[in-house]
Amino acid sequence: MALKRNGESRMTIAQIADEAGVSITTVSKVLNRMPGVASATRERVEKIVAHRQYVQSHAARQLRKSQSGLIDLAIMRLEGGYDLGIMQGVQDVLETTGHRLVVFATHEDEALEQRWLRRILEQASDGVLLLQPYARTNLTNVLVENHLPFVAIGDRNDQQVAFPSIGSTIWQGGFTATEYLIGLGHRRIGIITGPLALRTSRARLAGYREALAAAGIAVDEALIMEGNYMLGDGYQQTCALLDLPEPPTAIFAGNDAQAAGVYRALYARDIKIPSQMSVVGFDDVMYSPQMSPPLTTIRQPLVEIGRMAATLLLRLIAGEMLDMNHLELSTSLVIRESCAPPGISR
Amino acid sequence: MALKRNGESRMTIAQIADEAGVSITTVSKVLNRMPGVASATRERVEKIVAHRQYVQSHAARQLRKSQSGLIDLAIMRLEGGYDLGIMQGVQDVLETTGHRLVVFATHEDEALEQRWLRRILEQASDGVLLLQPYARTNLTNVLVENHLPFVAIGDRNDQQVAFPSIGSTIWQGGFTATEYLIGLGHRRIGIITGPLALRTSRARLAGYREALAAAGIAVDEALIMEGNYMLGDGYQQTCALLDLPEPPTAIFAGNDAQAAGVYRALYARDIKIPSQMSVVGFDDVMYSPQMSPPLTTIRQPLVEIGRMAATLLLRLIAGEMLDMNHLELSTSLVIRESCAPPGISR
DNA sequence: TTTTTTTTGGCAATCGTTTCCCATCACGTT
DNA sequence: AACGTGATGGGAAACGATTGCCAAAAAAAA
Repeated sequence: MALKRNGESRMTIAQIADEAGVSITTVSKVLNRMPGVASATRERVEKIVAHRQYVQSHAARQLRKSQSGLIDLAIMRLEGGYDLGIMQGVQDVLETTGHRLVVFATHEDEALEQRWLRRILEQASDGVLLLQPYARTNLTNVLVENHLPFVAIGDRNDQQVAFPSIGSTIWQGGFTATEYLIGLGHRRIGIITGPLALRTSRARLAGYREALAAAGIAVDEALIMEGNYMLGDGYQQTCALLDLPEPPTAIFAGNDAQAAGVYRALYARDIKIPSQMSVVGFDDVMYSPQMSPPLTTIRQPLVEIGRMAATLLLRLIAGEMLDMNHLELSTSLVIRESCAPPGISR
Repeated sequence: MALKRNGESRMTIAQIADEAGVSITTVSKVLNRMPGVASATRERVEKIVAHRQYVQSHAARQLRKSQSGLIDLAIMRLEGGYDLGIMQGVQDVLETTGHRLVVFATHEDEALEQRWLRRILEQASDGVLLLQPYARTNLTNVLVENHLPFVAIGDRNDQQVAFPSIGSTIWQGGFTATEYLIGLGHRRIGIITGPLALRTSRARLAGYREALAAAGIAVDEALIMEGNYMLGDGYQQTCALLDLPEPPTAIFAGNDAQAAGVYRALYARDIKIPSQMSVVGFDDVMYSPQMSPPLTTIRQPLVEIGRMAATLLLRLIAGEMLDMNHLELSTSLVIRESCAPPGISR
């Protein structure tokens, strides 16, 4: 406890009451801006509170009100980009309400996750934000059972379920990226998807196909490569694409990490971006603008998603009933310098 | 509160006591593993506790014991790399003790910072971790005044002060980087420092000078550029270096972000790394291995620093007196692919 | 058997608030 | 003059644990 170690131990509401010559009740009313106190009295108390730098005991208040003021965020691991943007958004709105954000990385470790769960159950949490791409039905079930409000962030595989979640328009992103490349004049566009077991990976691919179809371009299945959203996959699959009899003039990477892999492969083969090869990423994480050249990518509005998630959670906590339980924010194309018309080297 | 919304409201120690046919006191003793309970009784109570899935009220316990189980971490902003590694380390050790980590980004905003401070004072915090490169004497003063244990992470400008802090051997890093380049055969090595107002920027530079001196190479002041630890500076100063009558064959960037700027400039001018120019960074953040080519850099043991900071803080909280108040972990050279002997284009 | 010591176990106060409910008091009404 | 009413203020019981201290019982010592 903050002031406990101080010489004279923590100041209490009773001391304020004494000094103001009123009862504890009255001070409490003033502190909580409740009616039933004459404005003169109110002011007097407020003055003393300010002057004495009194701070409430969170614990005591919490004990009575059954609220902790804490929101727990479970992420998979502390990586760059994705998580960060969301955390930022969450914090933005929590800041305004006075809640504190508790962060925990589960590392996909079942045991860790259980310990975490137990802890937020026994220590108090007002609500939980789940940033776990992979479905964790066990986890969500426990939360539901304990009536602990939560909202899931990101695109999960278990979409049909009955809890609130937030994602973004992945399909649209896939479509837009491809459409953009086509608009630039590309006809042979390679794509390195994420694991196709994931709904969201398939969504990107579907968008890609649709855009091609809309432009009347036949899909060449040889140009479709599956990755695992990691740099290494981007590298390898790019090599594979380059080794094709008729290689693409542009590559659409399933996420920015894979795009970095694409960059690496191209760099290794001395192929210039964007003059000899265009590259589009997905996510728009922190470091995308820092790449050389800056990566053109499909932006997921991470911060916005975080904000929305927090807002929803707060409403849930307030006891509001939400009328929808899945929300999608729209992706957008961020044009930087990794794309150009094909041709120069073609 | 977690279980509050549950049908039957939260289970209390009293109910356990009832069911076990013992007093509240006894149950409490069992829960806290205190002596004075026969082992038979102890077991019986434990069984009931387990069976009923009883969880303690954190608030009540906290009210009595004056502990919150919360550690607050103040960072500047949620960026990639630096912060993340440290958070990871902190969490590693907190996980073992059952503390929860509360994160807050101050964004260098004075008002935000004040609100945060007020909040951790009024709501309880067991201790604070400060990840704020710039000295915030006001902040540290308040913490000291309130006897709230804290440790500062990273290299601050106000080193002579009387609170525990953790950093890394910056000077050594500057020396090692330069020495490495010299070993590779470079004689003209450019350096893009951070703001020289910062002690740590000067430390890097001093290391650079020392290594040059040790190798008997005269320092050419024209090769020393000052940046602001941001990508743009890396870009601009690299251009300046390249425009020198006799440009360097290697560049030592003050941090990895600046190194990314160096990459950008070289990419723009079509200068190949590492064959035509070697680059060394500093920090080894998340995305350094993802660059093309992967960046050779001086590694700050971020995770380790975080661990150490948390450990220290925990000891402080336990009331231990620390015998030292500044600790430095050693930096190390991480060799990747951005350096090569000079000459090819020379 | 009596006395002393050690083990067990429980009473009740306490932590610092919030909140239900009752007591006053000053006024305007009838 | 008696009464109803609204505005203020306070008394005291929670909230759910921890803990100092004492009592009873059991074990050991005399």
